[in-house]
Amino acid sequence: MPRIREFDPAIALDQAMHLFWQRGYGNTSIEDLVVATGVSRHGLYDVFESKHKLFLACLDHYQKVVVGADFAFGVVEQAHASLKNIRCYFTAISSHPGGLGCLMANTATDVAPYDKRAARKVEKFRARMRGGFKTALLNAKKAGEISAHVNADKMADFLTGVTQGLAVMARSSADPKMTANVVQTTLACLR
Amino acid sequence: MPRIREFDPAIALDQAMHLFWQRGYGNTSIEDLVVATGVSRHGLYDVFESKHKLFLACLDHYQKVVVGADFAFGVVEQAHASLKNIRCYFTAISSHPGGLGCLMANTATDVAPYDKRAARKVEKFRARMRGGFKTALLNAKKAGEISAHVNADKMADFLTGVTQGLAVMARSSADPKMTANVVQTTLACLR
DNA sequence: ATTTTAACAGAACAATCATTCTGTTAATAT
DNA sequence: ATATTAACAGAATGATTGTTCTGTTAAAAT
Repeated sequence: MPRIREFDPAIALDQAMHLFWQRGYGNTSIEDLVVATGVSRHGLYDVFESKHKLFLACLDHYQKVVVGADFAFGVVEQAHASLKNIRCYFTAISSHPGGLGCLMANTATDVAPYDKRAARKVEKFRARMRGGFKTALLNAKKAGEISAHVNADKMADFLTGVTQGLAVMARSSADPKMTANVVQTTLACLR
Repeated sequence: MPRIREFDPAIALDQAMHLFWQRGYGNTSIEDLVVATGVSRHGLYDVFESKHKLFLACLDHYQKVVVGADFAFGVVEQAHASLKNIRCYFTAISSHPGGLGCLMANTATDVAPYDKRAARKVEKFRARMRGGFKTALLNAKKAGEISAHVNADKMADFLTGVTQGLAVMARSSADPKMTANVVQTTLACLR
């Protein structure tokens, strides 16, 4: 009986995510979201309840489609990933000059301090990265690609930290040469 | 003849800086600044012209009194600084659990993308760090504290990048053990 | 064809934002 | 003592915020 919905919530979520990624939570208004998604204010509230809940949903969506993508961190999370995959990942993230950085890193600095739920998602995101790196590092050790003396846990933490630094640099348009030097030096640590 | 000013602009600037550091530019209102500084709206506008100009002044002030402090990056910028100073710096910034992160790194992610003047200050800040690290690294090489094969430029870029990652971690309350691992692995790169 | 249901467009809402304006107060030069 | 100057406190302003409300429209079940 009811009138059928004219927009696809999944598409709207994806569009909202890109807007939050670009402008940040605080700098994105409902009006901006209405324009970007083509969905009425009421439609957004009907489906996502509030700006805040929509944002949290976007953080999850981001991790699913951006972080997990094969051209991003997904390459490190592939089964049997090893040193090659780690190198591939860092090469990929360092070749986006003038990019948007990482939505999770942006969230870490400007919403996590005031929002426990966002903070928890940031923390889980970091744990995910550490886990992915660790598995790949253990595989690399087994394959003899890196020294047996490398501590996979510590190195995974390190690589995760460097990634967040690179995200800050990408978002604030750091010199690509500097980014390249960070990546190169980081990868040299893995020998 | 005029009535004398009842507040010290230098003190108000310092208080405003701490507020921006804590809450970020967008989450800090004029009303918040009035309360924190004890200065009337009119007084703030009289001296600092606008919220935006006050913020830019705070970025400069931050670099002067926080970054340049002897217990912070100032230790790396001391004359004849070498490996010991670099280690001292990283040890210091990793021992502030639940901190505010770095105002310049926060600015890099949430205001630099929309504000050319802030972006330029972020870029100059990074150049400053790279310069400080480079000089200390060259001194360390001269003293034989690190290998002669270390490329001071690349290593300085790397250390600057890691510092920004640590800032993100500090602001979003990362596990102190993770922070310690990042620092430890970074310093191990200097052998 | 009629009723029912909910999504629609957009006006309305109260709160808050950065900024400006108004009238008052105090310190000095005369 | 009085006139002058500018800083004072806080109200006023217009714009924008997130959210809710109102009436209209369209799809499907009867």
